[in-house]
Amino acid sequence: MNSIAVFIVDDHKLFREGIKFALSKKEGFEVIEEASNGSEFIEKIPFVDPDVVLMDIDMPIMNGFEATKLALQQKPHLKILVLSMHADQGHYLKMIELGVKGFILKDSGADVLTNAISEVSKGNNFFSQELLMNIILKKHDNPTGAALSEKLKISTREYHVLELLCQANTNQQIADKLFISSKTVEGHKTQLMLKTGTQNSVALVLFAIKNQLINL
Amino acid sequence: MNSIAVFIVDDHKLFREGIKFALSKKEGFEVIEEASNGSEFIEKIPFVDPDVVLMDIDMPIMNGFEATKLALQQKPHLKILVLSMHADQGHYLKMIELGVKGFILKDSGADVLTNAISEVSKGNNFFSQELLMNIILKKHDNPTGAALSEKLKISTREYHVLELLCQANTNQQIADKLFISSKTVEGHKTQLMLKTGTQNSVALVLFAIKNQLINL
DNA sequence: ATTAAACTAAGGGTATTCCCTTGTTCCAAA
DNA sequence: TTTGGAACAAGGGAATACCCTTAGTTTAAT
Repeated sequence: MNSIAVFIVDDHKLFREGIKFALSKKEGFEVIEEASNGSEFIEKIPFVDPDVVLMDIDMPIMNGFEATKLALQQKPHLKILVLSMHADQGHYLKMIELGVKGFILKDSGADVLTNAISEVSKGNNFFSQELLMNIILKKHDNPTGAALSEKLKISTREYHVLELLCQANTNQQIADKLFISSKTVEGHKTQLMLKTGTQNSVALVLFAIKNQLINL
Repeated sequence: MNSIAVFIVDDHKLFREGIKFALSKKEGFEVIEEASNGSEFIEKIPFVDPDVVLMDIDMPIMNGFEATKLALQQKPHLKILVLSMHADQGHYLKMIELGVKGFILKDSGADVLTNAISEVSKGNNFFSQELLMNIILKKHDNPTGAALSEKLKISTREYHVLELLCQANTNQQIADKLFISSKTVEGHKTQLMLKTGTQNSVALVLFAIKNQLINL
């Protein structure tokens, strides 16, 4: 069986050396090319055919996100494994949407690294569960979100109004469904807009969706 | 070493039997109690001390979400492993936030099941990577969405209007940003509402979000 | 029993949205 | 080349939403 051809993209030479060393200790991996930033990677990628690309995110000149986007336009089937740090959580979602095959933490051990490369080269995904959890939960423990969910006390009636609003009902339609005056509905909406700091129905609905106050 | 004590909560007797059978084939698992819905589970849980609870979501009388919430109020350290189907993706996030220790697909094999139970009993999480990915990408395979994107031809200008609307801009604000009259913005919105079959801005925004026409 | 908060409702003024109609421009099919 | 169909633009008028104030009732907590 052939070795897995790896292309390393990272701006830290020492890190690249470390990976090469780790891979050389195991059978079946071969680093066929390196680049120290996204731009260099884009220049080189047309001329090589790696099985897996190890891609750093935070790099000078061109970052991993841009490089990934450009590379996948040229070679949509490129298997890109992102090397991430806890710090760049903000980029994960975008990278997943671009179509990277996985990401692992930079402080992972050699076993995780080789395992991830193997899986990705086989066509599987390899996403650190820890990271996926962070992405999901982070959406909610964000300073605004957490603070809001405690401070933001929405009354039962307000919630029902909000719910119906999020089903695109007009004030009058909401009033009819709750058997109250449309003026009362307006009152509740005004309260909701005050509490959420929004100015109109659309903003209120968007707030409700983003903060998962209602179920779409 | 003691067996892992399992409490099964599922409304389908056959499914419970299947799990019991699968666990009996392996060493180290013992089903100590069962319940056929959330309410029954809540009644029984004060009197038993399972290592892991296998919890279905969709059940009569009281669903898995409510049951989990109530149970964790009483016993916050309860290790709950959710048995989920592809269908109930909407509940995953809420369940994670409640503090369940993992979830696996109901059509998983016996190996996955026992592995998950073992991990959870040890205090680890066990979340199906596939499911986490689905949550993140929200790729609930909406047949409407796919079909619509072909029929629904939204012009460049309309798209920009829609985009700004989905950022809660008023017609006038959109007009200012696109250097056109607010009347023109209204015109584009009217077209959009025609094309999407919606009646007002809120409905239009909801349509755009549900059909992923825009990025939130 | 008193207070505070939520729920209800109304009036009235202003702003915005919605709907219908009228144009112009541009592009592609006949 | 004309012609039909979109995309684009904008006007007037009606409907709706928004904002402010006031105020009675209900409910929960002190």
